[in-house]
Amino acid sequence: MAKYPKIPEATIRRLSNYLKALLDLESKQEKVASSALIATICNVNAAQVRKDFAYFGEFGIRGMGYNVKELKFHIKEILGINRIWRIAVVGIGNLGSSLLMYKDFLKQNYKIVAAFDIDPVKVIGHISEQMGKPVEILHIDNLKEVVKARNIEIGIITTPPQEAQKVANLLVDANVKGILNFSPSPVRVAEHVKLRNVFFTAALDHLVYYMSN
Amino acid sequence: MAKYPKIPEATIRRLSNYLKALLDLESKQEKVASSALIATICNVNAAQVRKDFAYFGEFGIRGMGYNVKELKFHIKEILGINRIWRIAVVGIGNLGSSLLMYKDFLKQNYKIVAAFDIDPVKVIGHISEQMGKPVEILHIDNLKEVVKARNIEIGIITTPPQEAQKVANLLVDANVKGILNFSPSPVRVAEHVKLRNVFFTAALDHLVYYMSN
DNA sequence: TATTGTGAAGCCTTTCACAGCA
DNA sequence: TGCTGTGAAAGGCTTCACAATA
Repeated sequence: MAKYPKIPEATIRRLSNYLKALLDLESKQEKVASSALIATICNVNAAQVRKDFAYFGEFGIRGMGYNVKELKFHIKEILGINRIWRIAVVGIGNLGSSLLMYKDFLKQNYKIVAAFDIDPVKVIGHISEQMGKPVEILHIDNLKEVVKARNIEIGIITTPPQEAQKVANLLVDANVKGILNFSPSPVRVAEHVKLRNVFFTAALDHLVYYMSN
Repeated sequence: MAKYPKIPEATIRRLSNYLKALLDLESKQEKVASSALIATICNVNAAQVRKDFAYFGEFGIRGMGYNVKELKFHIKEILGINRIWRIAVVGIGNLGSSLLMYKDFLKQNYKIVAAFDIDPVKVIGHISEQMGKPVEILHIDNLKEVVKARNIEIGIITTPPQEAQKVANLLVDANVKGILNFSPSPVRVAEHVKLRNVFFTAALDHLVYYMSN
């Protein structure tokens, strides 16, 4: 815990972007990347890129740049995704089921190991019609025991807004350590649980503001 | 254009959150909200909330707080979502089809008026099995003409990563004014088109960092 | 030579604290 | 009285510019 000195929150956000850029460069067989290249891809200043890395160590080679694979490794380590995180998704509607199928999670060490709904039977119909079931859909009444049995640390909420807070409470009660709320209604939880309310429309709002102004 | 003085980017991000908080308060029949209440819901400082609004005008009543409906109206106006924005979604896989069904978009004046895929026939099967088709799925070859015919200003990319840049180019060529890229591969476009690369895993990365440190 | 790592400057953002006002 | 609106102070982040070095 508190492995690093105080890091700007903005730096953490950018690290996640740098990682995406590196994965992309890697898929294009690039071995080395300069701070200038990374900066261009991520729309930031090159000095910013170097400074962000410098909080955590010296990862580059002067005159050369950064080794893509190595840097990727370091960033994953910094973010804490150098190990698998076990996740439960609650609310298997459209968004929930698309998360269950989302390939990119596993690539980044996020593993969905349980899925819950109020009406698993109805839901199983949809999913298996669509593409075979990736994980069994369980009734939400079993949440607490399954979270414990499967060592789940993160809960993702994809229910309708009216249910979001209730589900958040259930997840806290089941001792998850972090919650990602994708429902459009912000939830609140006790201090010791990390929380992110993620609004789908936020990116559109942002885009539209800059399109209008 | 440039209706307002220079506004911090962070303010714009928060406005979008405030709006969500207000919609939530409204759905709970709250008529008035203080900066302190909004601050609590959105996890920011109350002075910050007031200052954010103050960039755009005086929306509150001293001693009282803010009228929820009125403030909601003002924020929508500031963000530019006081009118309908017509959107095309390209790539109707799991994520794409869940966006097509997403109720919250319409609530915030975002209207998906076209959907494109490389294989519309296959896709139509899925969607209509699932819940009737909300918009017709068209072949991507028709993108340019349909964007024009339907006055589409925004394109959302939900293709696999390998196709993302190609689709971005198509959208730019079709004269959309803004692009939201939900694919995990960052794309680049000409300056005059507004762009946001939105990574699904970013929120998880962020959450996990704070769970680990 | 090319590019990193970094002190220092400058800028921007947040927070404080209180005047202003319903 | 209670809460907004805001100038000023504090704090934090970004950018510059260049020394360090592969």
